[in-house]
Amino acid sequence: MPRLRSDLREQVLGETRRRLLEAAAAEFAREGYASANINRISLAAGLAKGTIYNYFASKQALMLGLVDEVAAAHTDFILGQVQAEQDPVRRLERFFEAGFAFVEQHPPQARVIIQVLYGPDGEVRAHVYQAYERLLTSIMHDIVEAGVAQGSFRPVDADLAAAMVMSVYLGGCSQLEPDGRIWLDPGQVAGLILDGLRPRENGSAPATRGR
Amino acid sequence: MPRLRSDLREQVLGETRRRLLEAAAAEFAREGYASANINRISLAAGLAKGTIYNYFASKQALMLGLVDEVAAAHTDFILGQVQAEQDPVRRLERFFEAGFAFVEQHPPQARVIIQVLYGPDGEVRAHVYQAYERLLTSIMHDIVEAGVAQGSFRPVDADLAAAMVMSVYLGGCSQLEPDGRIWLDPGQVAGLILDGLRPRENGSAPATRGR
Amino acid sequence: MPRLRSDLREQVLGETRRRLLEAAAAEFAREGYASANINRISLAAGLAKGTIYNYFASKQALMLGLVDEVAAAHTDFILGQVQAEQDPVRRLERFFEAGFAFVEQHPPQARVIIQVLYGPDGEVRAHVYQAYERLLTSIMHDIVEAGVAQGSFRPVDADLAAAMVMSVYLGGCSQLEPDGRIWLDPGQVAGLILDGLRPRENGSAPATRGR
Amino acid sequence: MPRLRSDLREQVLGETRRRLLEAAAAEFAREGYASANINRISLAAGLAKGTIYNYFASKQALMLGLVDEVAAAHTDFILGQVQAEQDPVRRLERFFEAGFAFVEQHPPQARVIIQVLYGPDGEVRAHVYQAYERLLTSIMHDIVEAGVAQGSFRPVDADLAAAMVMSVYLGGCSQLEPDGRIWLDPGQVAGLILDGLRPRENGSAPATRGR
DNA sequence: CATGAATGAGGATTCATTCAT
DNA sequence: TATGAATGAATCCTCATTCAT
Repeated sequence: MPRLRSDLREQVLGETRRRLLEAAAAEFAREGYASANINRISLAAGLAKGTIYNYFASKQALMLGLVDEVAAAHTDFILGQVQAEQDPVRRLERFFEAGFAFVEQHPPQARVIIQVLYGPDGEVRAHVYQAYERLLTSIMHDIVEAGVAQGSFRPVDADLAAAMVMSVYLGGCSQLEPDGRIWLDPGQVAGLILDGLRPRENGSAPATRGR
Repeated sequence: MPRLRSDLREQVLGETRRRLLEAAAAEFAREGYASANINRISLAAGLAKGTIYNYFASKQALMLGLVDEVAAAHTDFILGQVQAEQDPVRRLERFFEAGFAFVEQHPPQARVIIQVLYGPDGEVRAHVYQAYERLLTSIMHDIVEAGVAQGSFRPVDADLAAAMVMSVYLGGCSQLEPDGRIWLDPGQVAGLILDGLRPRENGSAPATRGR
Repeated sequence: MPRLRSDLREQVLGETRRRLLEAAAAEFAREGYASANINRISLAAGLAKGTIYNYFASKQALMLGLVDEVAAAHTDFILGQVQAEQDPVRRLERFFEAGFAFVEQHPPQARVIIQVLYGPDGEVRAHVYQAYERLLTSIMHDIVEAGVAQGSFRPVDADLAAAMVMSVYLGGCSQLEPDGRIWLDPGQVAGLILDGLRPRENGSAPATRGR
Repeated sequence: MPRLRSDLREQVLGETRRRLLEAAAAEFAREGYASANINRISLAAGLAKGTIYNYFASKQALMLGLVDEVAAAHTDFILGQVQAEQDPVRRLERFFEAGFAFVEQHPPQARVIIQVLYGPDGEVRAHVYQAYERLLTSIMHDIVEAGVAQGSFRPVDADLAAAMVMSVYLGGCSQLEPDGRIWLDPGQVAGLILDGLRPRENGSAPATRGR
């Protein structure tokens, strides 16, 4: 029979878990999964080394927990802004704006996701794919297909276009400077995706715009 | 006192070094740098554990040597084909064609480069940047700036456009299936980069083409 | 301030203690002392990890408590049946019958005793010797010496004979199948102890008898 | 290409392996398998802690290797002496003489075997059974059945009798004092097995004899 | 140059025990 | 008394690197 009121108790536990995930993100980002040190993570979270195993069954489980947490927050943040717009073109612009903003606000978390995506561990990578499925699906439906349907976009292959959008986004994210800034302008990136490299035949559409 | 005529000797040594780099590529690709095992590499190359240290001073030196070798071959292969074309648009298409072809012919080597690029080790990553500088510079000058100069491309920011091209290329490479195939069509990818998502106002420019 | 009437209180406490010892027997039997896990024991007893320390000061104290409990029950059970007989020969037979029966009714407890007896921990083993002293003494006096005194047995060394009887008994117990059965027939075992391998010169004494 | 002559090389390797097994026997005997410390074993063998893994893949593999080695030497030693006799009665006596002698000459090895036999690890125990199958079979055939065939023994169940002989032997071995002595007289033990507790009806057969 | 035995630092994980609630 | 989060010592095992042959 717990002596703490159960909501207070859960709050304390959740806080500890949150600190562990925060410390894990920093460590994984700095060292990569294989070189990350469980002991350093615990200490950085202000806990003894064994405590982490009260919350996560193993180093890999910790990584998966972190991936799930980040993917959910990341997806919520981006989709919240994307779906606030109606126009697919504006949605694409908001995707890059929100996406880059999230990365600039959570550099270690972003680095971890990118490392895993391009890293050697297929099991963890599959987990990331699954965790981001909601985001990818939304890009495909709410941006690409919606844009094609209303004539804002050419009748492109939705899979291909979504993959390219994600590639460009991830490429931009991976340009994260050590100070946590991204040097790409989301408006410019969106502009290139929208208009490509070739000039309008009537020359009217600007490809880049200032921030 | 060498017992072999020195050119033959060098040939034998070079062959051993080549076998080591081949085995290292496979191991690094499968396990990632941190989890790669020097002993397994030696054995896969048909040599004993210690021999590797006659060719490379350390695990990291082996990785750097591999990166240099791959980057040189990669750059040579792509630029050889790109520069065989004159038209910037056609060059961009050849860039994706040659780039994906190289990856399909050398999957482990490609995986290693990508892992390092998105991995946590800044020192090795800087080495990769340097090793690929020639390729990036050529994309910027021989494709983007050339295209802008002759009016095939809009007056885009060359840095930004080159970064996007590389991002899309790397994104495509990272879709390397376990069987070593890439499911993206280089022509389609190039088409999207060239024409973007928005329709031509006169509707004349095709966005995708078959292989 | 006890909230329960003290006899009821003791009953509850005793019940908890009993459940802990039961769970401990199962865990020690399955894993051995060193690999036994206090947490698993608590959980199997339906309690939280810390509770066990309200009843036993340490893992070793738990083991010693278990040994004491088992030895007392074991001794009581065997001696109760042995001493119900008067004839030393019949007493020896009852010893094996009762002994094997106890083991078949309490397999984990038996396994724990045997593991400790043949295990590396001298301190715990000494405790077992002491806890079974009453049984060994009784075998020596009530069976061997009694048998010698009345001429049923040859004038053997009582220490030696008692040790042999115990060895054969423990050897039989250690043949405990995973399903908790013993495949030795107590009558046969007793027969061999009584008559040895060599034939009676007049051939009259049967060495084995059915159950 | 090894520079040592291969027989010398093998001799050195074998010596190291032998030292490791010797140290492992001492550690396992003193601490039991679960509490044995791989590091202490290496140090006791005069080697660094990692070296043990050049010879044995794991702690369990080390234990199994030790069991195999001991079982082979143990069996060879006992059977060499048993089979030097022709008379089954004398063979039984030699069995106990040689068996106890082996244990007194190799106390740690004997303790390890006994601990495993009565310990909780079924996998290792099965290995011991297998490693001693040759000895048990020989007891059954060369002693019990041979004795029954020529009339020296009563027509007992050979399985049962062999199991009893082994039980008594193991029981005796487990009486190994800390100083490595066994306090049971092999002649007395053999005598009891041969003649049992009951007197000869003609009183002629002595049950015990001095050493 | 090739070999592979030896080294020992490093790291994930386990778990008995404590103690605040 | 019951709880279970926190602790940190202990341990098996890995592996890059060295070096005598």
